[in-house]
Amino acid sequence: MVLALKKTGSRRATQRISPRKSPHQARSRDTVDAILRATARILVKHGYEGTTTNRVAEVAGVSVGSLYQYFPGKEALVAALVERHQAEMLEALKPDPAMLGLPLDELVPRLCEAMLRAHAVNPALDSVLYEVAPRLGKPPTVLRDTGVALVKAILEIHGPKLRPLDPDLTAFMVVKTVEGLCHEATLSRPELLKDPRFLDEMSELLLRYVRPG
Amino acid sequence: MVLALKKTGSRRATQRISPRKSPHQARSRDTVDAILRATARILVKHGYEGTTTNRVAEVAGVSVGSLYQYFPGKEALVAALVERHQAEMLEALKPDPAMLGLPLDELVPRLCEAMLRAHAVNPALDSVLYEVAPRLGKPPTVLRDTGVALVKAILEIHGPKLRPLDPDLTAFMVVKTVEGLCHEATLSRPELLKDPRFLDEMSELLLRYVRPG
Amino acid sequence: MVLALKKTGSRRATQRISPRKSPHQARSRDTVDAILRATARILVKHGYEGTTTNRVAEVAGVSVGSLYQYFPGKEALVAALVERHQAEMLEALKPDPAMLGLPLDELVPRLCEAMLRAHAVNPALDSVLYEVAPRLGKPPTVLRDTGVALVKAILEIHGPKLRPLDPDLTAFMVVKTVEGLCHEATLSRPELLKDPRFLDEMSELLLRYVRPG
Amino acid sequence: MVLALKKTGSRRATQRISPRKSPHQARSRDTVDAILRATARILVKHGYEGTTTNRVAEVAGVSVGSLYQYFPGKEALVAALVERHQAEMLEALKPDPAMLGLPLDELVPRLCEAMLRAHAVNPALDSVLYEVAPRLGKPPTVLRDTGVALVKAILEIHGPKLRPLDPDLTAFMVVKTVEGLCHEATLSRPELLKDPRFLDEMSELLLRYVRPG
DNA sequence: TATGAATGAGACTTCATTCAT
DNA sequence: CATGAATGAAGTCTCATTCAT
Repeated sequence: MVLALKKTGSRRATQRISPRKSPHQARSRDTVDAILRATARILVKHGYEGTTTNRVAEVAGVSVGSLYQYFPGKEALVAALVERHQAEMLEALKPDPAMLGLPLDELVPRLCEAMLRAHAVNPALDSVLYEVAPRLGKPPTVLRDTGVALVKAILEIHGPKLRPLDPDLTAFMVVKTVEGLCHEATLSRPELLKDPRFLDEMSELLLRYVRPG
Repeated sequence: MVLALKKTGSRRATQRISPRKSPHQARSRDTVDAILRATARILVKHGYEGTTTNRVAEVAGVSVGSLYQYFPGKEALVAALVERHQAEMLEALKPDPAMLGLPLDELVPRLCEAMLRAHAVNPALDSVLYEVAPRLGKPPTVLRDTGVALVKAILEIHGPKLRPLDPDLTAFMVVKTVEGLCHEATLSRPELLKDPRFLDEMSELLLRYVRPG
Repeated sequence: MVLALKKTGSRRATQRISPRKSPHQARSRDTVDAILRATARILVKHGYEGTTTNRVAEVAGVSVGSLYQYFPGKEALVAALVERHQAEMLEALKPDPAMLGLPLDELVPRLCEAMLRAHAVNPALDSVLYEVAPRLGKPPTVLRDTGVALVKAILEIHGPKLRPLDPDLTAFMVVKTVEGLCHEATLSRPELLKDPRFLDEMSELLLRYVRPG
Repeated sequence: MVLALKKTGSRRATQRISPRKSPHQARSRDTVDAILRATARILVKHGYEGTTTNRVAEVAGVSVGSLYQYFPGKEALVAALVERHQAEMLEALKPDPAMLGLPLDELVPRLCEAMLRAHAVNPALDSVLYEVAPRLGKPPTVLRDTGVALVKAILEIHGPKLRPLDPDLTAFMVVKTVEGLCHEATLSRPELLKDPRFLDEMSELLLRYVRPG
């Protein structure tokens, strides 16, 4: 007879995702920093499964204990990295307010370029995080609701000069197209991220999509 | 054939990827089938880490031993599932040769629809496999070189009626755009996969991209 | 800022106590047996804290994995031992039905003797289990409700020849007195368990307690 | 003074038991007090294993460092609590010298009542400490040799009015019976500690045991 | 003296894989 | 071929204790 146990699914069903403490003192901040940096390196090199808390701690030059002082587990660790990485990308994407006044023909390439630049910083890390994010309950994409909202706003501003379109759906299309392309390029042809022809085509794709006619 | 994979940090470093034996007899085929079906279910429910060979065997109703009779290890197991799933999708996408003669305005929607239909079959499984494939050294996307080649062919056939374009790059753009959108939709708004408006927009996006003017 | 986590108290708050599988085959039964035997030895020698699953497995001559195949954790392991040990003691205490017809003056010494004999088998293990049982949610004493019920029945049978008394309370007093004395003796003067004078005094104590006058 | 304890399998083998410094100043006394109070609370709530020095310090509102300023380790901490608790109980039990002159029929109930009162103060703490004491090399019972000696003295004073008995063994029986009953009641029916019927029965049990006839 | 970040040995536990039956 | 008990390397995580500030 086999007593069936409640299966727990993944290794730790009740894994807390949120960090444990926020680092106050400079020492702590350094520790957390080193840990996240190490996580990124290992994640890129060994993938999620190959990323172990011990290895991270070792590479970070701290003890496992310290790691667990700030992160309740592996998931939280990676989640924090995702968070941080996305924040950095968003930072890199923050649109110059002046830019928004530009005609679409100039605005779109600029935004695309920002996007590509953001992805070109660390494509390898990008890939892994993109792959890993869903498991952490995080949407993998950088441009989330904010991005869609921004695009929708732009579409509405330029509405009169565009073909008739549903701003919500179109914004979704635009954002996801860009992100999809960036991601696909990152995965299969990272050199494209810096190739001006790729930028041109992407802009062309989007502009033609919304232009009247 | 036995492939040594790069050490992944997973429990067993040396891993063979190809199935151990081909299921010649009916019973074997059933067993393999049950195992892959179980793998899919568990993968969807618990993710890659939560997928254990023992659990798979249990759900499939066979012993672990039997599982290892057909698959040399966990990776091979999942790889086989990816393989099979992508084959099924490609099957669903196989273009009716007659279709290729259609004008682009009809062809593109048809292809897009096929693509969406293929993704709509089991979006959840799709997501996981997409996430898991890179770790197995497989390209995650369904449309690989074949897809790009097909599109390039189509572009060349219809060349005269299109704006001047680089068939290689454009084929890449087109394929990746479609796949990116499908994937993004699968992940964040699976209901769109069956929404005709999504299909329309996707077609519009692509057609406008290649049409002259 | 310190984010307070739900404190979990002991190391594993949700520790399952019940065994995992029941051993069918002879091989399994031997394994379980060896494990419990080893647990007893280590518990006696190193106490609860010093009892680790690894050490138990090692002493039992099996792998940790096997241990965890049958017991979900340390607590369950010890709980099973408590269970088994108490069952053995109860077995040793099972009163000869004929005995119950004896006059109290003979019955009481016999029961006491059985009790002392039961405790004398492995006083050291007794002590530890007694000490450890409460933590496992088990009542530490061997004679639980059954014992009290038995004594109550005896009291009622012999009622007319006794002083007036409340059978419930008296049964509790009697049982707990005997167990208390056995336990105290086990702890501080185990040699008394085999000393006939101790048996005599215990009988005297109880008989005087219930005799009229 | 530094004592090496037998290796217990706990995290740090070498452990000192005696407090590090005596709290001379008022602030120190308060700190020590807070720490012991916290220890008691946590011990009751989480058991010995769930009692961590960090948690104790936190609850006590001091830093771990401070805790270690006053106690050389976890064992010493708990040992100090046991010590203090037993001292308090002994204090509560200190017999009024006048009382010793009373006839047994009055003396015994008074002593029993004192005993019960002492146990009723904090039965929960009592239980844990009782469980924990052996591990610290302390006898778990409150009434140790002193108690037995006291009872022996009483028995000898009242000797002529009692049945013939061995004062040593009888004193042991009496003390252990009382402690056993108190402990058993604490564990399984704490409400009895305040029930006058329990007191009556306990007195009756003891008096009948020593009275002639 | 107090603080609390850091340490790291070692406990617990899992699960891919093997192999005797 | 199937079975499933057994294995044990390796991962996760804790917590008693120290020590720089």
